[in-house]
Amino acid sequence: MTTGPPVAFHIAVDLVILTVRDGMLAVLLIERGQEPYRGWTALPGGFLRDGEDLPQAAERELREETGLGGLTPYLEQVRTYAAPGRDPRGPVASVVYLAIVPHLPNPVPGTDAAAARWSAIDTTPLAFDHERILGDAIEQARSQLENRPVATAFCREPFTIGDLRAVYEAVWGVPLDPRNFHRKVTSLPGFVEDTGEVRCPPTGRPATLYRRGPATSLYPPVQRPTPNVD
Amino acid sequence: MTTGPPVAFHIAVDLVILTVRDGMLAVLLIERGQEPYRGWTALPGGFLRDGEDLPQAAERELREETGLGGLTPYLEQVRTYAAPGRDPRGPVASVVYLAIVPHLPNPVPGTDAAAARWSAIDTTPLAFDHERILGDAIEQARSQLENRPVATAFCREPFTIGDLRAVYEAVWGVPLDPRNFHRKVTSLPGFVEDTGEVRCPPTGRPATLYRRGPATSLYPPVQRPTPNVD
DNA sequence: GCAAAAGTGTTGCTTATACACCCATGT
DNA sequence: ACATGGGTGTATAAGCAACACTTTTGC
Repeated sequence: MTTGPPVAFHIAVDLVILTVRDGMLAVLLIERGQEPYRGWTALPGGFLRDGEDLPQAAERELREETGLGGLTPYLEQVRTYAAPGRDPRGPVASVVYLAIVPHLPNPVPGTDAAAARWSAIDTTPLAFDHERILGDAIEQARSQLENRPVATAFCREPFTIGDLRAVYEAVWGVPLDPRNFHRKVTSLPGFVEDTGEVRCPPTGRPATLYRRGPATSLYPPVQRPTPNVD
Repeated sequence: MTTGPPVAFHIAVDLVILTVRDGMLAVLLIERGQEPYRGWTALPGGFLRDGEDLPQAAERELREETGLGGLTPYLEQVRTYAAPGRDPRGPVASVVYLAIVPHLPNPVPGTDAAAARWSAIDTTPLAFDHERILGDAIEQARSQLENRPVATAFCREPFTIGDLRAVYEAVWGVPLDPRNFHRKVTSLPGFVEDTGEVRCPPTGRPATLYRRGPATSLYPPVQRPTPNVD
């Protein structure tokens, strides 16, 4: 294979927007309305505009797709893809951002998000190299859950410890002991803050409500059970 | 601030090449021979060429700068920077790769690396936004040391447990207990493999020699001492 | 013998896991 | 009363830090 001189790229900012719905991890996908890959399912995204920085573009896209206002709990760059031929239109590099949002009402019709829908993490074929991108981003999310307080980004404030545990169970796909989980997260400095209020579930004892704490990393980490069993 | 339509970028692949020299973490820096920032110190790198993928370009740059042949122990993408105005030539996105190499003889004269030199991690002013890039990459390296077997990439094979410990101490900047460290890494499945041979240090008992093991992640992690003290 | 680095044993503390048990609500 | 989820106590096991101690070399 021969390689030539420098070449001009367009830069796409693509988003992996994760949430938890019905106790399952879900990702926001769109149906493409134009070529290439018209009619295919794909990750939401768009081109970086003149004068725009990457985080700005990611936030703009996120708002356009979700209608989410105000500040985003979690939005972080994951990785860049630029393999030759990954986009039939020509040289396009894709900078991928991972966003984590609470359970949203529904994709908003009448906006750019009209063709958007929440989808379970399965093996739906995706346009471009988006299947690989999605896989990489989910693995990143699973890993981040251990060391960073991103689980709270899945929850609307205020939330209960049970809500938070449901996030871990959905993203990791494993059941956790409610009692030990409770002790762990409440004793972890800066992870969650007691609001003093309570919420009454349909049945059972009222649960204390918490908000996100100031910590930016979790120490000690919330380890997922036996990741490498032989 | 106003933003315009999509714009064409050139894509630079920049490298943060780390090694340990004289018990200190060191990074390979070059002196720029051309504008912009002529005469400034900068990270090595170059433009992505037509038909080339990002990992290919990163490996090519690494070889050009270090003369390192064969396979690279560690070379991984860190992050992409594309802030407007970060390069006076125009829209340039920089995809940054982190490389970790063993102690190399010297920057090779007569190659692209003629202007290269190993430099301690200090506050030398760097061209473009390379100071920030370097800082991000080093933090990534420090963090990776805990969960991934990257420390072995700093060592020429075969190596002793003392060599490996010196890597951790240099990168983290903290002393570690030799006895506990020894037990920890030798009992960690897949991290290092006994070669059966020994090496005699200038003084002291001969040390068993090891090679890199097959593990791609370390479990349980090698935790650095108290990262967040209050 | 002595210095120096490698490697092992042991102890005491911290942390995790498993699970018994109690609490506070709706029906 | 009882089902349901929230939250605490506790015993056992696993892991880790500190450090005494032994091994094997060069001088």
